Amino acid sequence: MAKTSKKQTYRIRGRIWIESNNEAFLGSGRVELLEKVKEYGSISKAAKAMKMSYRQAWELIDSMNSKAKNPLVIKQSGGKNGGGASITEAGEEAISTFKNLREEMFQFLEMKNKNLKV
Amino acid sequence: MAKTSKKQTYRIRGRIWIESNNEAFLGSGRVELLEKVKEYGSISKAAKAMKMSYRQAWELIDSMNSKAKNPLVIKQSGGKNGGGASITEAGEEAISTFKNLREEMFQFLEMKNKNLKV
DNA sequence: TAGCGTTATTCTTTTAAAGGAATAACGATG
DNA sequence: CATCGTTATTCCTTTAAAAGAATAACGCTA
Repeated sequence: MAKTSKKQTYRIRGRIWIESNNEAFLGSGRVELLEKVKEYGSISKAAKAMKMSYRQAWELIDSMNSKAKNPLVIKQSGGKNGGGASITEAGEEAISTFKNLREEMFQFLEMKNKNLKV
Repeated sequence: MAKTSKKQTYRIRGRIWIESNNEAFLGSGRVELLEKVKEYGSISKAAKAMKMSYRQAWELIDSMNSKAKNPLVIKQSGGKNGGGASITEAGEEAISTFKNLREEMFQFLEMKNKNLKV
């Protein structure tokens, strides 16, 4: 069999996140979770929508709340409909801050990809 | 005990890498490994210097070589001093391409960190 | 005060990644 | 042709992360 040449496609990729005291604070997954909590008003439903265990979702939110100056998510256990969760103003700001940042990174990567040598 | 307020330091962090056909090709660890191979002329010594198992180092180099247009590392098993490994011109270029890219990302992050809101 | 669906928490199991050990293969060299 | 230190490869163990199960706690509501 003859040696075949394969055309390879090279691409620069990147990931960005925000730390608080050198620990994970905000990343893509966490921000997506915040958006789902906003959409559903519930941690358990948000977790289900992301095919994530409730425990992990709870832990992520607990981590974010403890690291933010003000909580990003307000939770209520018990009460009407069993309770629920909602996003604070600080939570809204966290979402937009991170998404803007990520978008700028994508633009940076796109530019660098254009003149990537191998 | 009174409630104490903790001053938190927030920081944007990022990571960058190059893929070939959507698979890892070049990242910080791989490039550092290339540099060590260049320095020591040996995969096993490079691995030891990075406190990495020889197997992992070998696999990383095998992966890079198979994904690059031309091999980044030339290996010889057996022979003088048992053999060894060295960096090709393509390997040198891969190192500098990636390190330049990463440096530009750091500058990007530094700029974004300066006007980071929370 | 029983029922509901949520949040909150612990424990166990499962799965995946990393690490380590062992050994074969290699080729120049004396 | 035995020795050497490397590359090459397989197998097993260990470790860490993720997943899942189970249950308590909560507070409104009827």
